[in-house]
Amino acid sequence: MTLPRSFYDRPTLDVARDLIGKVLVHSRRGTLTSGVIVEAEAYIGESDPACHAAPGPTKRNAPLYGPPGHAYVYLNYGIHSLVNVVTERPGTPAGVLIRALDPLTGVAVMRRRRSRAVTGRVGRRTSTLSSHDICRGPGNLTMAMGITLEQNCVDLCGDALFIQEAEAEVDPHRVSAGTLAWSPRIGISVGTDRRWRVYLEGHPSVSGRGSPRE
DNA sequence: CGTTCGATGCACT
DNA sequence: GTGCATCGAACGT
Repeated sequence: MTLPRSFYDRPTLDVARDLIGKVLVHSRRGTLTSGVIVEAEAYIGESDPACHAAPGPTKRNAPLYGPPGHAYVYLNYGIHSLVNVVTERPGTPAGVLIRALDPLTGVAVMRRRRSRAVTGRVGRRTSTLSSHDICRGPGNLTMAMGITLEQNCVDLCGDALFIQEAEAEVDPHRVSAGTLAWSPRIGISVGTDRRWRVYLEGHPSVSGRGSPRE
């Protein structure tokens, strides 16, 4: 079942923790893709220097101030769309960044979308990605799922982009493969004292520290 | 293995 | 004009 709005209308750290093991689903032009969330980060309020709400309300961060259960998608480094889930009450700017998925539905589509665009230097072939690399990292998973700025502000209680409980068909090992762990957030230079990154320890789709490759 | 660095768009100052 | 909640190719060790 699709998670109700009340799921998001809670303390952000609770939402982040409970998102691990849930399934992110995107239906785009009849193409369905999904994956089990294995890594996420919380960004909480204007007092969190790493949160986009730190400068106060702006045009860009407006979705964070809006009602819970909506998507906040923004472009970063000019190339990557990163997707957040808006949490807590309107006026309380907070959200959870989805950082990695264990691919579930539409793996072939996702692999194709990943291989098409190549970042970094021009040229060369893209070798076939292993399934655990397809949605490893926040920029990679949005590309795989076809999530762009068009999905900014989308209602997660709708039928295009949403999150649901893992079905019975999901191999329990996808979730139980690791234990829940917390660490500082990745890729930021401020607010690193807060351990607001949650992930499944040892899961092969997890990026950065906590991933088995390290 | 490790580190560096370019690509690329746009909100913000 | 500056600086990103990134990624991966290319280089050095």
